[in-house]
Amino acid sequence: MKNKLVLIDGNSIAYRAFFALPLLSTNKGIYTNAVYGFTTMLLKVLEEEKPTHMLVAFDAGKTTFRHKNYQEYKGGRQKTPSELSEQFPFIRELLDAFNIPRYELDQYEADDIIGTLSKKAEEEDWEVKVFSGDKDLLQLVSDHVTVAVTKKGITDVDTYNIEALHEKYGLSPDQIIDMKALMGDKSDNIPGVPGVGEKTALKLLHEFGTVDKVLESIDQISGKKMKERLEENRDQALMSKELVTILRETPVEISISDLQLSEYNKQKISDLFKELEFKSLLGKFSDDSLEEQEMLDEEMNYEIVEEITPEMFVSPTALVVEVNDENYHNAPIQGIGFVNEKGRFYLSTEKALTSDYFKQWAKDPGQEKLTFDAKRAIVSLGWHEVDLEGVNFDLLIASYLLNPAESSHDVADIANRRGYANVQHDEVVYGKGAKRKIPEEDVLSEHLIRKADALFRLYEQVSEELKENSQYELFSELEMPLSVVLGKMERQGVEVDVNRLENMGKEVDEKLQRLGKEIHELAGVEFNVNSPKQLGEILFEKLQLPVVKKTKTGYSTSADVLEKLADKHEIIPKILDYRQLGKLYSTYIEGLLKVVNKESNKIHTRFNQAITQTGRLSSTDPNLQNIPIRLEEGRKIRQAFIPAQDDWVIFAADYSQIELRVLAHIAKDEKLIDAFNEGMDIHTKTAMDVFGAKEEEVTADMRRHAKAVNFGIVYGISDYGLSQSLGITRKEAAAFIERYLESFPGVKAYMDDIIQQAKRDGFVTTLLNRRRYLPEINSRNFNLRSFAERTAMNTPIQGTAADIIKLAMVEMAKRLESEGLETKMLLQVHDELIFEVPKCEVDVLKKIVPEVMESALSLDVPLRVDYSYGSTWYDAK
DNA sequence: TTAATCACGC
DNA sequence: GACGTACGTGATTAAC
Repeated sequence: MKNKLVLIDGNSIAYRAFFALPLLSTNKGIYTNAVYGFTTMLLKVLEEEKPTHMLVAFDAGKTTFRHKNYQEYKGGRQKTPSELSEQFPFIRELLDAFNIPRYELDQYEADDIIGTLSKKAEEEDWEVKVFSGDKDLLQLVSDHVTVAVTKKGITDVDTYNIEALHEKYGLSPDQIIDMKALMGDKSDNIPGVPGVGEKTALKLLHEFGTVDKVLESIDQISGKKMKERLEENRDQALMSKELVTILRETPVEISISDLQLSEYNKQKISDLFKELEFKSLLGKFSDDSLEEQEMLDEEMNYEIVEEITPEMFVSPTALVVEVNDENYHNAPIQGIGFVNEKGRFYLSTEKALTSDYFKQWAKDPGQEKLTFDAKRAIVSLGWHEVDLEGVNFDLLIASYLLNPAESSHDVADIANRRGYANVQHDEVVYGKGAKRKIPEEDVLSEHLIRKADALFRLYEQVSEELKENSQYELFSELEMPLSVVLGKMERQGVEVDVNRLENMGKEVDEKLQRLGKEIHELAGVEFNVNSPKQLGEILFEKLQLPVVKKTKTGYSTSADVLEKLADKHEIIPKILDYRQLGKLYSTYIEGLLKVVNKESNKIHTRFNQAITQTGRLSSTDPNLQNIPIRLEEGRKIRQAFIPAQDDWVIFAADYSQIELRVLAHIAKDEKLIDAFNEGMDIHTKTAMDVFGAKEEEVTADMRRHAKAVNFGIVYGISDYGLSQSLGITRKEAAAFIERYLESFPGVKAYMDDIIQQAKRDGFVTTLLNRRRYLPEINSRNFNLRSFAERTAMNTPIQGTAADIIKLAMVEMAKRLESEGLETKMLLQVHDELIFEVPKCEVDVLKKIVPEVMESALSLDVPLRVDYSYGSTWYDAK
């Protein structure tokens, strides 16, 4: 078989890829677009060309032999953007993983290396193919050498052999040099002959053949101007010819036989693809290697415990309590695995739950436990009356703190990212969706053991990572204790007055039926009001109402659109009512009734501690953080939330303006700080400053605008967002924001500063070092960049507020305990805490709740807490 | 099963 | 000037 050599101009292809693709980056902020483009091109070449030999040539250093004769060579060229140069090490790593030879040579360019090696190869009668983004390389074309030049993007190429070259330019390969010499090359700062472009160069060469011949025959050339130019630039043209001539005899130290391709290192490739988050390539390229990894290379011995003995338990122990249901409340425990210095052990649930040794060990705070999702283990064991204490490491929380944007916090993913590949994904073991099932015990036990083993082997490394980020304190002093507190709140649950909810349901349902009928009558046809599609057709086609906004799939029928049409047709208000009631019924009445525990009449939500990008909690199954409050009809739902015992009350305490206070502190804005220290109404104060009015001159409307701007600052909305919420134009909204920032120079300085910081570090932090990476902050895409900038401004504010209430919760739990109170903390809703309280403890709570919450963290402004209580959540207002 | 739309809270 | 606009959870419909 004939040998086939592929030669790639590495720099040129990398440049191409960089400029052809959007500036991609990993969620840690490593730029990857050039590597990605390079990789796709490489894969395509390997597949389509099937070379036996291959080399990627790179330019070496700044100076080349060409600079000796012509110092301005490549002068005036823009410096390689750092976003690109950062990627070269990854490209080299990539090539090494593929075992593709790469080469650079001091004083020479990639072109010359390619020129030399292609010559050697054709002398041996090999077939050679060259890839570059640069047409200069066309001079290498011969019987044996074809050259592919990127056309558009990276994988789209024009391929030239002698015929194709002749067809395109009517030139031989050597004449390409002459053409370049006449034309010059702006990007390499090669002068050529001024006024001669491609057209003229081709005309001259077709007539005379070479630069030298052209210069010899100047008198035969038509056009006075052209003659003059050639005459004047004679030397320059000759020098240019020298510069563009690719050397075919450079002192390369490798021979073409060294370029033979060999097996590539699948493990390295897949590791690298993972690091660079090339998910599509990972799947396309190495699904078998992924399988292999899931098949796990290492044997893992473990003991299926028949009889539990105290010697099995030493500190620390990695513990896996497997609850296969997503919702761990009252769900069966599948099995228990643990790994420590004594060995690897699997316990059946029954054995564990009936063993005094196990229970004693579990509740001993001195026995350290390492877990993944501690709260899940604590709560599910709790439901079986087993206390779990001494959990001081949670891989889930650690991974979340290291990077909340990580798409998966599965043990296998976290472990794989750290080079530990001996654990399978839960999804692989259990299946997903309808196919989800519990495997045979041997498969199950091994999986648990492997997870525990991963935990045991990784916890020190991950703790170290937290320390490097100065996040260890946040982890061990705040989030770990918090997960215990949250576990207690979840298990405690909130009692629901089921009768009341059912009665409300009946009422709402009747109203809904009535409204539905009226809507159908007004429309003249029965249709599904809940279907945006059908509703759109009725409103905008049948009833011919003006179309305000469209969505991807049709007419928009959202509330803000309908409100604009409210006085156009009497059907509209009814639809809005219908929507509101429908939401109430399905989500808050039926939805809540569905999740009430029939025996206890309690609802047990789950607080997700590792999901939001800002550090807030979220709540699911059900979401108790979005129970209606704004509209009276919805607010009544809160009447169904009651204390679990007679003579108890619901006690609610909320931070007043916590985000704006945090802003005042972080931005060190004197005016804002003063306003809070003086206890002013912050929206009125904002209005005074923004509108330059006195306190008594501030109208309700001015205050409303100021409030919206404050809201925007806190949530990081755009001028567009503000314009929507105030019903003004975007320009007006932008002017508003502008005036706000002029009024609060400290805030302005903070906003500018934090964006710079984010650009520099790639992330922003809260006061307690919670971190959020913003890879898109340097994006060339306006939207992505703007979004990242708003996030940079907003996350430290919202995240610090989240830090503060979390601190308060941990402290509050301690305080309730130390004061020996019966009071139970039930819920957290971002800036408020809900308790159930025996009436006799209300007076104490009135004192300690504000005290604890207000002193959670000391800022340059006071924190203020309002509270109230009543017989239901509704009445705690 | 998944995507799109809508609505609720902070 | 771009273009789609805080974060989450959940219900419903309509496509596959």
